[in-house]
Amino acid sequence: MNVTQVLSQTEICQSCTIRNRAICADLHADEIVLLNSIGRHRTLTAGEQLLWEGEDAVLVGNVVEGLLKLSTGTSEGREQIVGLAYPGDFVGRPFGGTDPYGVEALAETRMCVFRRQDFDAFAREHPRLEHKLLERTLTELDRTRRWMLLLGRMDAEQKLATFLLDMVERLSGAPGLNPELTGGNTVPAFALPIGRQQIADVLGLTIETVSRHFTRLKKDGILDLPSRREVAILDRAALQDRAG
Amino acid sequence: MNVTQVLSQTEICQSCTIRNRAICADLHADEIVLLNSIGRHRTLTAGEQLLWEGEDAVLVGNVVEGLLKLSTGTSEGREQIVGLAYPGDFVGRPFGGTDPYGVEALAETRMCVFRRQDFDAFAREHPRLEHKLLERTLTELDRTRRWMLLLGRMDAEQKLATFLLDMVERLSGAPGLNPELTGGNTVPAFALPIGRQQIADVLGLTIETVSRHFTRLKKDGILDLPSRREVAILDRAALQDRAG
DNA sequence: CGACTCTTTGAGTTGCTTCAAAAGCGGTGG
DNA sequence: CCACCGCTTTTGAAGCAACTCAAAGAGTCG
Repeated sequence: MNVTQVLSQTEICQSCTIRNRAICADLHADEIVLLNSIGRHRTLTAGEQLLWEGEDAVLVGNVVEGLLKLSTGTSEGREQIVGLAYPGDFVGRPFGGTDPYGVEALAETRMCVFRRQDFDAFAREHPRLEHKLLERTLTELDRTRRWMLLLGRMDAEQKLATFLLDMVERLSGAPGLNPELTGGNTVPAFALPIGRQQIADVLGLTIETVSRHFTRLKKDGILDLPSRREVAILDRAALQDRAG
Repeated sequence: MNVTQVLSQTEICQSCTIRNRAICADLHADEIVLLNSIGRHRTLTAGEQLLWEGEDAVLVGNVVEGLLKLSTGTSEGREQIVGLAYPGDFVGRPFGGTDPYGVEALAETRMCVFRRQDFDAFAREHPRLEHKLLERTLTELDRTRRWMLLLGRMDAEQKLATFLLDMVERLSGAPGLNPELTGGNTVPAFALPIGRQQIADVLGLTIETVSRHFTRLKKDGILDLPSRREVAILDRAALQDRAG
């Protein structure tokens, strides 16, 4: 490996859009170079599957841009989305034998992936990285447990309202998005990254129920739905009320 | 600190019943001594609350013996149990500001607790501990996400059947319990550590629905219910079928 | 302009919840 | 030992939210 390569590899991470939000945030320059040498970039097309539930865990990685869904299903074929991975999020199962759920791209997604073995070895030698990963995993566990309250104890309207508020919050953290998404009582129209069926799969509902409640929230003047893939929040306070 | 103290402190952990299952498992003798010096033992009575949702995270710890519930509730007062902590499990929120859910003892519970600040500092200096905690957190996240499938996509019978099978598996990992709990197609009567209402709060159901399905499974010859707090599985295969 | 997919709307059914009351169990004291 | 009390669990009846099944409407793409 010559110096030019090293520099250019460093550059790749330095200019990375998620450099400060992903688990690599606290690494030193020399560590970044090392990590870069075991990783590679990969682009998934919408609908492409990255990991399969129950298969050997061979890959882990960071989402750079795009959106992934993590999901499992019952034997009868009902699907439950157990998480969405936005830019900066880590996916895959380090230190484990098999991937516990499937991972599929919902939109064209750029990633930074590692062979799991390589990543595990690197992580064990770099406590700063393990620490970041631990913090991220703890946060994700908290978020997942909060979602259990939604799945177990909320009615359809509360679920949908909570989902929309959560999505706005998540999207406004992403780069290049309107910071107005967080301000006042109305939120300008933004693009929903997923369709009705997948919203249903996140909320543990059917597509019909999701659709009916979208319609109701629109009729009640809380939402506007300029197109199927766009939502505007006309009255955030009212939506928060509906979220319970 | 004199040698006698050190030895006796080491002894405490060495004889600990969860020594090989908790996050301290991989620590060296000298690390154990240090960890011991910042921890203390505490016994909770049944019903006693250890942590409150939304409060400053001041404590973390390991369950040595007993059972804790982790739970949140909606503003309307509906409760959702988001996890149960058995012996060997870690509870509390390291590296974070506030406890994301309440923690309460369901039975008399012995714990080994640490001030969160002390624990955080210790963990950062001992990567082996952080690694164990990371592995445990990853496993817990997997378990929690599998539970989302239950909450979002299963009907009441599937939920109860899955719960019972899961509980038998968890209990049989605990010390001093009949190893027969894992063997064949029938499982001898064992004590349910929680009542019907709490089972309902785990499964996202009402107590009446839980009770009805217990009765149905008994009528169908799959379970026996010698008393309210005891269950025997007469036909594990059938129960697994019902779990979906 | 059709063919396809996704979404919305409608009608009817079901399973879980709610509300109410009875039954079971454990503990305490007469 | 039994009677009584409080608490948990079971059972019953009625209501309703979400589901299923079915079809029409909207949007997208060749």
